[in-house]
Amino acid sequence: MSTVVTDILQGLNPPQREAVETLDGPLLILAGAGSGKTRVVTRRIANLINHGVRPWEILAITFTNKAAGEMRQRVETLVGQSGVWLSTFHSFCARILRREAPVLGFSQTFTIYDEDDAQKVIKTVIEKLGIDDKRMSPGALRTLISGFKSKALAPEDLEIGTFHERIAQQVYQEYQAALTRNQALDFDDLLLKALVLFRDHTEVRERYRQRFRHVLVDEYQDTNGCQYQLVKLLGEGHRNVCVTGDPDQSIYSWRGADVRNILSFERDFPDTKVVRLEQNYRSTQNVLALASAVIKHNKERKAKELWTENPAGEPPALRIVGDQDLEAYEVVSEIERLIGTGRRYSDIAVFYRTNAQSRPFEQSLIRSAIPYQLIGGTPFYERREVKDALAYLRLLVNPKDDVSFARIVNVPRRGIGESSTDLIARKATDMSCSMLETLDRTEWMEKELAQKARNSLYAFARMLDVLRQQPRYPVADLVKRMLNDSGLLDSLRESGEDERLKNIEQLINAAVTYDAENEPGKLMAQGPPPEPGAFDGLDEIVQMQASVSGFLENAALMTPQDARKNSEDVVTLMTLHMAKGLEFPFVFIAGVEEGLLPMVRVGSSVFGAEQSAQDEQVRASEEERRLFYVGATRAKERLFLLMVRRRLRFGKYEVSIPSRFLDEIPENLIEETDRAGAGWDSGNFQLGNRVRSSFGGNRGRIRPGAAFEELDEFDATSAPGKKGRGLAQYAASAQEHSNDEFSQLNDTAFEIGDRVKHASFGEGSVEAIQGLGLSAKVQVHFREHGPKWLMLSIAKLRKV
DNA sequence: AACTCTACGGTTTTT
DNA sequence: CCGTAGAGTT
Repeated sequence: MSTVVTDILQGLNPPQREAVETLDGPLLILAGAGSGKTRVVTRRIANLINHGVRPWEILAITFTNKAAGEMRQRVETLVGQSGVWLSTFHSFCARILRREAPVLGFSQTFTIYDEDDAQKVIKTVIEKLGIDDKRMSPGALRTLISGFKSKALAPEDLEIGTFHERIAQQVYQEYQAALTRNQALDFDDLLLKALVLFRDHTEVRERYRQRFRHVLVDEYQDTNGCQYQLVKLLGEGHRNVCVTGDPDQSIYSWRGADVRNILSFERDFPDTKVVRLEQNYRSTQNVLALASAVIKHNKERKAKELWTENPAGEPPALRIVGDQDLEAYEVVSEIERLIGTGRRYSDIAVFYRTNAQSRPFEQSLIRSAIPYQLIGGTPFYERREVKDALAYLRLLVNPKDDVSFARIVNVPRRGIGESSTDLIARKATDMSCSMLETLDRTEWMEKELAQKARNSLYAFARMLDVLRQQPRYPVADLVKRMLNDSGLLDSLRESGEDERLKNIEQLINAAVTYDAENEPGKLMAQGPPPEPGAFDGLDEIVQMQASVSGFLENAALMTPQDARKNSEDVVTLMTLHMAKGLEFPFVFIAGVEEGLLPMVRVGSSVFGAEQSAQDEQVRASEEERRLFYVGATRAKERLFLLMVRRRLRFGKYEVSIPSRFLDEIPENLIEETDRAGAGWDSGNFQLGNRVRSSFGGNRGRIRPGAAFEELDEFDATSAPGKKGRGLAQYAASAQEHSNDEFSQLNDTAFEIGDRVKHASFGEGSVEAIQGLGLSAKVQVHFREHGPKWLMLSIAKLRKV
């Protein structure tokens, strides 16, 4: 035993050791970036087990399922077994609710609605209430309601002042009623209902308190009001609550997370032991210095200084380039250079603020045959055909699910159009049942439906009935059968949509994998009780997984992170938000520009925030700074920042301004390279303009075709061996933009001050030029009609 | 009922 | 720029 304990403490610094050895009572671990937090948490779990705590008495909450899986593995390596309940808040709550649903008066086969489904419900509610959806969009209302729910506010808890607030309350109320009718829970409900369960049902609460004698929560700085209350409820009896987090890495306030939860932990649990982990083991001194320099500018912050014994390392780099294509090119050349020095693709990650920025990187990587994985974007389970298939399964399990019914009743085409669907919806309301259930009563159908639609609906209902008779396990068999019987597979085959067909194949694979992982016998070996009776039958919760509901639950709660593959040697592309908790030797942060990083907030909050609009602004911009900080501190060896001079946004080039975060980095901490040069500075240029390149200070003209050679030459001088990639690519992109119109544009390359003539406006002079190629615009001041912006590709302007 | 065309608006970030 | 909601067409 003592050797095991020694192992567990081996290589830990004093505070880490203290955290691992503090087994009882409330514990707050303030863990700076890269301070070995995961190590501490896993060792602490192992230590608990070594001290006689039974694995199933430990509940550990992580941010993603993937993180949970990794932690489970590490614990198993340390103590040879697990059985620790490791999952996300959402998965945890979903499982508890599956088991305890009867207590709350809803079905165990409830459906989990994703954002898309929730939005659809909101839409029907808006329609029903006759609200003008121009004034309050479904999206805005959904966000608002989600905000209430994550603070555990019921509709009747809201303080109503304005008209808008009244509407929101009404929609919230109706929305919840609709979810209940559908036997559906949205993401927020998973937390909220679990909270209600524990709050209002003493017996249940006690049962789970006894079961989970130790509670650990990772990334506590990103918990919302509901999660916070859940932790409190579960932990209040034994007070064996350990939370870890870093206020500087709180980046989810926009979805209800409240950093105050971690700041006030000591107050909620008196006698908390606080451990600070401030030695960083991840990054070079240079990386750390840069990150610290920036985060220091946050006012709302507890002072903290991370330090490291790691080497100074190479200086972080700032690369300034012309536009987003060149930005991607710059990253790719650097990647090729790194690979040339023997580094692996998997050592490298590219982070950006918005998913929309990923495209140029993908294109560049593909062109250079560099393997990569894109995390996020439209995940697998949100593809249309996959959602259709899942909707069938959902309807099989839960006949009350009208959202799924409406989604698939006419997919594939069965000749059941909008009018029939509307009629069914009305009938469902009249008969107080679900849409699918209206099909059980044939009288109204005989009377009110055309024969064609009626027969289709009979066939549809019968098909579902047959499927419902099928064994629910293995899930894969049912999935296959469903794909056949529904006609989904045939219709995809016929239409030749290979991509979608592949996705469906992948769905079958997912079901096969699910079956393999949840095989009843194997399942018992994984977690459940060595001692019967120790759990009050809580093992059933785990068993419940081996079902269609379990499969659907996995699908619904799958995070993009979970799909990430560690094993493959590929470059990783993802948003800054998804980067939390990860590390890579080389990190690129793209688009370090005002308006992007930090992101500007456009719309004002819908209501309630008038008096605190400015506070809100400050809070938001500090969160952006934390986001930058999270990104920067992922880098182990070297950090690359990128900014462009002009960026294509909504199909228009916009001049970019350096991010304020760049101003906050002392000059000696960053090595700046300007590949764009003065000629690229204005952003107001046009095919044919004279430009100067920083590639050897050469001059040239932006001209597709002819310009290729000139540009290649420039590039060759600065990047031997990588002939012509940089500016040639620019030229290629310019050509793309100009396309066939080029010959016309080339003749009409205007400069400020040119006199021009327009067919209807007459003569005028060019005052400004913006954009490139087909999106190029000029502002012309006409003698008789004043100033006007004209699209060059449309307006036929002639020089005079 | 299903297909085609156009106008519009969208970009934060995600469980 | 791109996708899609809604209108208009067959």
